[in-house]
Amino acid sequence: MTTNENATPVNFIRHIIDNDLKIGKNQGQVVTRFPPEPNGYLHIGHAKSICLNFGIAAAYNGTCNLRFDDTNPEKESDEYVQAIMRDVEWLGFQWHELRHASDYFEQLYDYAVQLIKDGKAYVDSSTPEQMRANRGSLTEPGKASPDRERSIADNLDLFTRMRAGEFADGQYVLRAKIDMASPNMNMRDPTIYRIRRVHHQRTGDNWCLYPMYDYTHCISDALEGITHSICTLEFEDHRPLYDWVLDELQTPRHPQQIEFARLQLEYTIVSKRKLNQLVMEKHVNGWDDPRMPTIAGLRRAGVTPAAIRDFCERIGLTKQNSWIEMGVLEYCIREDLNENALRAMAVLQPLRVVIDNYPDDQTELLEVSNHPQKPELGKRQIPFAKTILIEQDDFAEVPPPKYKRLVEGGEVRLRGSYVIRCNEIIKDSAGNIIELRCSYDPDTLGKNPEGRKVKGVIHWVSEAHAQAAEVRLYNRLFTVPNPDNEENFLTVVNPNSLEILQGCRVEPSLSGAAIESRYQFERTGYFCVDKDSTAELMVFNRTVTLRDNWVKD
RNA sequence: UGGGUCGUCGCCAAGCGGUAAGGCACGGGGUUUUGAUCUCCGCAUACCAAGGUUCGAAUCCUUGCGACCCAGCCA
Repeated sequence: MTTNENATPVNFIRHIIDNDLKIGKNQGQVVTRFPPEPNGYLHIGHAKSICLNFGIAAAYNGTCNLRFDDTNPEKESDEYVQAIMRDVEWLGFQWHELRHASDYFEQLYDYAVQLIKDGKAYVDSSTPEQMRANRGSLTEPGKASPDRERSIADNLDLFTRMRAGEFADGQYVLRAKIDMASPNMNMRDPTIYRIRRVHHQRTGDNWCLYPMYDYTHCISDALEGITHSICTLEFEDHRPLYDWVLDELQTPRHPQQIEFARLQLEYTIVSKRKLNQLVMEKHVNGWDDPRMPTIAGLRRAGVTPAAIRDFCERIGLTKQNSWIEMGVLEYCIREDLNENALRAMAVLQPLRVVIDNYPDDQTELLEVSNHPQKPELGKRQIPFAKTILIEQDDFAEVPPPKYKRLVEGGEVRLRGSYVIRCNEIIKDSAGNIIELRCSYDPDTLGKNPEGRKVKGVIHWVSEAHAQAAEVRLYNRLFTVPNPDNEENFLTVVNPNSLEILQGCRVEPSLSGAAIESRYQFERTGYFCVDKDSTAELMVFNRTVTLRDNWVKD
């Protein structure tokens, strides 16, 4: 059944929520949250979660919080907090409330005390090695720590002193007392507090013990009144713990954790460690390098928020591990840009063309449309003169089969301008083609020549009027679909992932275009003005090529 | 060999007992002053496999097979 009521497609989470609403669960409320850890930049995989959580909230008239899971100060920083907020907003979402798990440290501590008083948690002096040894294995039950039966009074005393800073880092931990024989490893008395004298980006040095994720996340959700706590598949095994904590604590709310399969995109990696390595070892130029799968990288490449949102919708939402082909993302980018990017002409690898029968000092301003299908986007004027530049690829001394561009003795249409004929090829002493001598047909401006058909159309710029530019062509960062499968992912970094073209010339209307503005360079692709641009030298990043159905033999 | 989860077209993905949606990719036709866009057509007798229940099964049952996740004082 299809309905047009909701813009977002059906999926299993919406089925769950629809049913919850039907049976009156959560008083009809839908409250979600996007809970990143501020220990790195957001990437395309996060975008899926962001679109999901904010999208669900919007679709059900609910709300979505942005909550930083900042329980491990060793890896987290305010720089990441700022970057994450910037990226979420750029993607087009507004959070209902901005929260931090650290906002709840005091309550979390109180809840821990309650757990101890209920005999559901104990202070353990086991070392990490002992704990590992006593945890058992996937097929063998674990063994109880000698501290497991410590008295409640002693646990309370020790925990209080842990907070007071009486013990060294790692000397004690607080553990939930659940079941050392559970087939679910997460239930074998998981650590819920550890002593760590690390400065926290928000709470400073107020704390020397920090709560663990499993303990913190569920309580944070409950405190915020989250109704549907959506996370990725690897947390499925943690759900019993999530529920255990909230059940034992009798929290006023008990959110439902729902897991979905995280995004896996061919030819990309999203491991924070590996992404960081690419940046640190200079395989890319920073976190916002257009080859990076980060939101910042996609943005700098010229990808639009709308394209990313569309992508996240198209790929679906299930519990199946799957790999999305790059083509899907590229399709979404092209679809949005085709609709919204203004057209322009840019010659990436120039070849001079002199039009012998065109007046020496004449310049004509030709009016061309900014978008072939959308006249409302207006027109602009482009100077045409005796000497122009065309793409080297658009001329062939020995044309391949079905070639429909310029050849010696042949004609071609200059986009938005006249039809020209190539009369002579000029070469340098090394035999390189350096110039074409052509003639134009004055009677072909805005109309087809009579008695003959010109099948090719090529783009051009006036040499004297063109704006100088550097164009950066980006290709996929890896040479294999799944770099994570490699023993060393660095061995499959694409050595040709970036091609820098110097000496490009773009039409003068592009001079001074704003950073991040996007254009379709006709016949070559979509490009975005890079922040490295200067008044003299503009810099463009290629977002994606145009589709090319021309099958060269 | 413990527990959790998942198997529908090359890649995603609907489907929830009534006889296989849709998208991407791919192939072909048309339009076009972008080899773009747009448009039309084609693209799973078949749903991991094998049994079974049923008038009827991708959907229910059984047994296999395959894949992914879990033994951090990470999230």
